Amino acid sequence: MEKYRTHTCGDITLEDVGKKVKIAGFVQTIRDLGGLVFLDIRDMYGITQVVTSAESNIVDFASHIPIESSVSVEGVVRKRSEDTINEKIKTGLVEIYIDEIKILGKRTADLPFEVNTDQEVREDLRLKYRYLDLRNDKLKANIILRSKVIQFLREEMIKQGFLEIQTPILTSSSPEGARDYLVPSRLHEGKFYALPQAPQQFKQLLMVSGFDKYFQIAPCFRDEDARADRAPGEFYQLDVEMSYATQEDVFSVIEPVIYNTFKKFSGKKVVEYPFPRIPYKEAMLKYGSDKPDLRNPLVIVDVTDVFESENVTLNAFKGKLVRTIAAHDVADKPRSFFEGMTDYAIKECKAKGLAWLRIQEDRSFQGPIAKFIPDDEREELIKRTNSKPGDCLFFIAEVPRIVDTLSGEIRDELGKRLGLIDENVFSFCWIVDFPMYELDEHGKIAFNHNPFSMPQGGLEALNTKDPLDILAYQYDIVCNGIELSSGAVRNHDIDIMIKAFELAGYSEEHVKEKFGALYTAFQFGAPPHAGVAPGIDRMIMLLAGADNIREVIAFPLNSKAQDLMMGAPGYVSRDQLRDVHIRVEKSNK
RNA sequence: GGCCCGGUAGUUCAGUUGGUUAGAACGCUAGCCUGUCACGCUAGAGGUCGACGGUUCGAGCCCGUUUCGGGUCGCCA
Repeated sequence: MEKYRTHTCGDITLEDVGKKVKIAGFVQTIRDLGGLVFLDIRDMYGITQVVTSAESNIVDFASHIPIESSVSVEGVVRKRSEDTINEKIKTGLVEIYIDEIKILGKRTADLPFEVNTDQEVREDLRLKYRYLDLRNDKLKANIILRSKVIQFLREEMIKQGFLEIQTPILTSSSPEGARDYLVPSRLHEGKFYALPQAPQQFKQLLMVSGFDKYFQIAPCFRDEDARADRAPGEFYQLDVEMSYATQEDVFSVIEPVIYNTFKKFSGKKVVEYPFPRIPYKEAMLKYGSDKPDLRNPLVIVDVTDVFESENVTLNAFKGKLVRTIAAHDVADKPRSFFEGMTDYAIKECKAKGLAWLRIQEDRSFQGPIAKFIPDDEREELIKRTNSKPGDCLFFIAEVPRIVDTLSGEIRDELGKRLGLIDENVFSFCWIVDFPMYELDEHGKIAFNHNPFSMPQGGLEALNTKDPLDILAYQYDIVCNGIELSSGAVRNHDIDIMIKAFELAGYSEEHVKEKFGALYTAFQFGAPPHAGVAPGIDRMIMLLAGADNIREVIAFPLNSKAQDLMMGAPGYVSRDQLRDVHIRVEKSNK
């Protein structure tokens, strides 16, 4: 059979002038000048202009090909004259004079939207016709980037001696964490598989097997609602686990992988590693978040004690935790800026208010609460916030439960409104020393993060300390305010594990029943191990500068976890249901 | 499940205080055009204003219900 093409639409150059070539691709545009017709042919690699004229007998045919049809074009490459060069495309110095043009796949249906423009289109429509949407250069570039990033991640991990091992997709439901996707069993009536939320237990079991350094580009399934940076249904992690590894060992493996990847695939500045390690408690105080955006230079300072002084007569702040954020050189901002911030705090953050003080040239305060603050306390505030005349202090006074996050929201918004965020930087940090436990909504002790994390201080800490004071070897890696991954040194000691679960109100029987494989395996000489699992979709989202995670996934579910193109989820036949012993009852809505 | 925003031509959108036949751009169809490259010019087709109900002499616009989509909170060990 005759070849479809001798060249791609991206690789015809001046050297090909005079040669007979053949290309294939989509007809992107047709410019019909009457006796002269130009077509832009687009494939994966570029665009080539082909041309025919009245001297040939195909002008009418060529000008009536439906755009976005697949065609092949055979012809001779010509050099374009000086004044007809197109510098926008890499084949712009040449064109092909058509000998023969064939329609290989005709477009017979109307296009639901224009595929070759920058115009934004309703997303549900794009998702329904995703294959057409993927013809768009921007989305195509994201998917190519994704492929390259994943390949690079593999290479980096393999270079460091890691082995990629697949773990099961059909596995058992695990009681902690997100909702599972369930798969009914045909052979075992009433029983279900679950899709893994992460290969967590399998990778730990691989450590017990002695596979020292494991990684996987791992699909993970969670039945939770979507967010702009969180795909519903399924997503991918660079899942990593290492034996005989400390927290720092994990960091020193992952830091170069992340750094090299961001360096290679983006033109932005990437902060050098080692990345800052910030204890959870410090992050919550200084940045008001466990995923701080370190591009924002503003920090939150606790000044509760200053306002507790009896010289300060501001009753609204008494009995509250008081935090302040110093913004530099903003005292000359118009009143509307400060009022705008107060509005934001009250309306968007549900704060009681947002006090502010300008520091004037003589170091005196000016603003709604200035009169309550005597000189000594004033100087103390200036000193603690490291501020100077021309700066401005914003105050948040709240109950302990919300003061951190509220201050964090104000910090974020101030950073945005003052233009302090450098969009050309990727700024990473590790958040370390997460608490092992927290109080749940009923005031009971519960695992804060991962029940498999090793508590700092081991069994002794569990036996002697207040559970809420126990820290875990649990860490997150954060980039520009987005959590890329969490990870932990795992608890590989069966006694510590039982005690850890006991504190959270679970019996040994519960551990045995729910985590039977790990429970048993850890009785066979488990090596200490630790791991991490950076989210690949989020990394690519950051690299692509996409504002939504669906923009870096070839065939994403919509925000309601539906595939509008394939019609998933969908109904199945009665026979299929009978096979898996399922009967569907209509819910009374 | 709560809250916020949105749904008008194939697509992206405008639509005044509620008032004649609902507009624009792009796309589509036809015609003209031999150097365009987002070609240009001329003409044309294309609408259940998401759906239902209400208020009104009169509703794209106001009210209620509902549906669909996006965001967000809950949730995501």
